[in-house]
Amino acid sequence: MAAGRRGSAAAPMRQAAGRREQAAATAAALKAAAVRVFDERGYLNTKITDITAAAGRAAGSFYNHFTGKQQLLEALLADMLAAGDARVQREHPYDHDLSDRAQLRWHVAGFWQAFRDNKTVFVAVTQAALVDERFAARLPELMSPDQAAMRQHLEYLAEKGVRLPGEPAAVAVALTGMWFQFAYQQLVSDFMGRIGRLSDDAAIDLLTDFSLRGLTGGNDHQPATRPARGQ
Amino acid sequence: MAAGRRGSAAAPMRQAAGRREQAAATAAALKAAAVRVFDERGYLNTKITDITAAAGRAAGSFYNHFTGKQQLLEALLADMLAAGDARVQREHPYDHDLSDRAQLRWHVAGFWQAFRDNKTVFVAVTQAALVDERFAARLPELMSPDQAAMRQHLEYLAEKGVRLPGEPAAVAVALTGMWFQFAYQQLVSDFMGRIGRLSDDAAIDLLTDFSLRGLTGGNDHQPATRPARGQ
DNA sequence: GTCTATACCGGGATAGAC
DNA sequence: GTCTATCCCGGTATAGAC
Repeated sequence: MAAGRRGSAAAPMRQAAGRREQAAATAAALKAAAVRVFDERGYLNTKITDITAAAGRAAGSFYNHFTGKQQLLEALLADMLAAGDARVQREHPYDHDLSDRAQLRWHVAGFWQAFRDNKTVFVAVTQAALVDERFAARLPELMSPDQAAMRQHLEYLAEKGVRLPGEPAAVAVALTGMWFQFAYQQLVSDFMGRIGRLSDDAAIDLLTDFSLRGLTGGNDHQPATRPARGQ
Repeated sequence: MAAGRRGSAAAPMRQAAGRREQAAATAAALKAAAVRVFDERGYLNTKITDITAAAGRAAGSFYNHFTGKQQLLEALLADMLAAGDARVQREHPYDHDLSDRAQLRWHVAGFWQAFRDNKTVFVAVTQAALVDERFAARLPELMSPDQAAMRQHLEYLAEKGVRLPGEPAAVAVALTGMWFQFAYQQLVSDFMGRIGRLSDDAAIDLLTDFSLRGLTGGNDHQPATRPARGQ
């Protein structure tokens, strides 16, 4: 508590590192701390000082790395999108027929996992968009890759003769909307949660079956209630 | 700009009214102004002074009627819920079988209309919940009447032998989630909107057909693509 | 009850020593 | 690059005249 030497207690190992690594390390520490704090309090309720405190740095230090809270969030968003792209490149090799339950389930499961992994950033960006034009403008970037891909798959289905409940683009919105909202309610929101909270597998199965029926009318394949866990 | 007589320009007719009516009138004016301003800027970006300015009243006057922004919002919410209850009492007489397309569509249409009528308050409450514990706690009240009713109807379906894609409670969450998200994207959000923006009728039809298929598997009734406008 | 004027405070952002 | 200390602004909420 005495006003003696300070600054080294938080991170002794920083002593030896060069300025460059120092900066990178602090920036990373701030980002990591921000994720933690956003998760607890929510983006909008978080003050700059909450972040620096959680990172064990001084308040003023923040501005050596970011111009403000939103810029930090943009950095987090960029990281997330980069990781997401990499994942798709890696694991999205085969052609799609969403009227096939296994393939549809693979899609749903991928979405679910991505949402779960990134929910803090996801929610923070959503919150930021409510207040900040700039983020509102960037939201499509977040959603539309999914939605655009989905639309293409649906157009393919339509060509194949499946009678969708509406235009592919609109159906894509309804479909991804349901997924998103369901994931949000299951994984994020506390309220209304205790009724109907499911395991990940059960949730994915429900979305898969619901989606399959909605898209195909349920006539094209086996009844949706089969176990089908091994896909 | 001169410091002459003021206060009467905004509402000359107020002169004659008693204190009581005065107060009621001002409170109402503030609420109405708030709705307008929330709609433009969003709840979170709105300052008390924005509301008073829009209502043509002085800033300090606000606190004669409300303790703060949230209390005003609570008043709006109460009004809305009261109106909603009245509507259900009035128009919800007959028994439900959601596997019947006409009845299902009636439900969807009712939801859609309620959302459209109240979207400003709806969105404001959602925003408030992000920042304010108190509102987060009240959100279930907003959603759960729909969801609880829906769950009952689904349980009824299940008893009737319809094979739902999951537990009634969970399916209710997915279903109302899809409706809500779709309505939000169609009626509120600007981004991602230009693709797939539909007329009200088309949107309701899409949700109806998607829901019907999802619930029943599409086997219990006529193909979903029929016009069926007259319900 | 409504108005104007202002006290007050949280918190973002900067200055300058180390 | 990091720290402490501080400035300063926007905005809420109150005081007090009419």
